[in-house]
Amino acid sequence: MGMFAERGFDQTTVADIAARAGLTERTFFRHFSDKREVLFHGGSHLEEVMTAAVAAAPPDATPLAAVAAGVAAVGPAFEGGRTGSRLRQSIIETHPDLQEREAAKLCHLGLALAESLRARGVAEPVASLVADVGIAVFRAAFAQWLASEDDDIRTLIDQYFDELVKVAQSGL
Amino acid sequence: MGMFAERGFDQTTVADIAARAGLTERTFFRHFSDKREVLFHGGSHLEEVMTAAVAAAPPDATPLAAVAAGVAAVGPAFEGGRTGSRLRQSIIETHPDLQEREAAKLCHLGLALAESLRARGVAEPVASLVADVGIAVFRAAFAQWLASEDDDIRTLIDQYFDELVKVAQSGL
DNA sequence: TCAGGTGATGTCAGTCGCTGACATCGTCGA
DNA sequence: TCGACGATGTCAGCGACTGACATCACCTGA
Repeated sequence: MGMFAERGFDQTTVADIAARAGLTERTFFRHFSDKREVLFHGGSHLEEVMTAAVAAAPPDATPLAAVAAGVAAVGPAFEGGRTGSRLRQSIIETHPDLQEREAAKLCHLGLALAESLRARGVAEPVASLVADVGIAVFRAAFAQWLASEDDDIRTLIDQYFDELVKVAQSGL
Repeated sequence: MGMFAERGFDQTTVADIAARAGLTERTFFRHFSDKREVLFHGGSHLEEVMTAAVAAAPPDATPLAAVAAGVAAVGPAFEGGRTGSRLRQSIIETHPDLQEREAAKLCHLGLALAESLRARGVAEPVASLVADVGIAVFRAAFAQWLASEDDDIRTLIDQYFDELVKVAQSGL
């Protein structure tokens, strides 16, 4: 991440990264499927936390409540690391390929959430719809959390879910 | 698309495509920024239609209603071409890189919708949230439209918006 | 009619991401 | 002590993508 920040993403070759890590280029690709993937390690952790929390929600929780519980569960993963997240995000914003990867990751996260909802007995299309709503809330809350100085991400998530319910109730 | 379907995406080199089109590889890259981009031409058209429809919604329409109008406006773009869309989608599903590009395109579409909402005076975070909800509905409706034989995409979109409002009203 | 500008295409060489195949080496258990 | 095994190194190669320059068709204005 340091090299990416200093010299830019495509000014930093895989050979550079490998050299800095004291490895071979070939070995790099045995640890990361992709050059971009360096910035997206830990995404799977997020997914596990979310899906586990959805599964752990009380059986009588509505689909929306279950997803809200899932999304809110990622809070601890971000506590304190705001500057790190900001650096990472600023790098991502410099390069379309990285934004693309991020979009793909979030999309994948949405699919996983939908699967967790289906496991709870939620039928399609509600499962996919509600899952994607959860992702939308997460994105908006995460963005605000990055931009602010002392907002709590957990609070933001709850707040944005409320906001969305309110908008929906004001109707079409 | 024919070559992709027959031989697979990465068994088809850019040189192959260029040769089939009677062009040079270099010229290919002057028309398409990417090898993948071949399959995503027309995405900008979708974006224009949606954002225009959001802008054209009555001033007193709620944010959700404006987005619903925007998403519903893409209906005509798909009328009749179900087999073409299916072929395209089946190719995309064979390759992660293509799925990634699709996710990125939808993400971009969401940003554009949010911008249109902001132009209507909708504040953040509601603009982004509602825009992403619109994308979620579009994705679910499009998937169902592809899978079904004679569903109308416009009807599906309206129906899924209703579904989502209902879910939201059942609450957290 | 011709000089010059402009835009699309061709040509060439090069970089870099990424992969497959094979060799090497350290570790650990039989 | 030997052999299996996993992680790493080495090497060669493909293919996506880019920059620089040449070419050519077409159009325009003197």
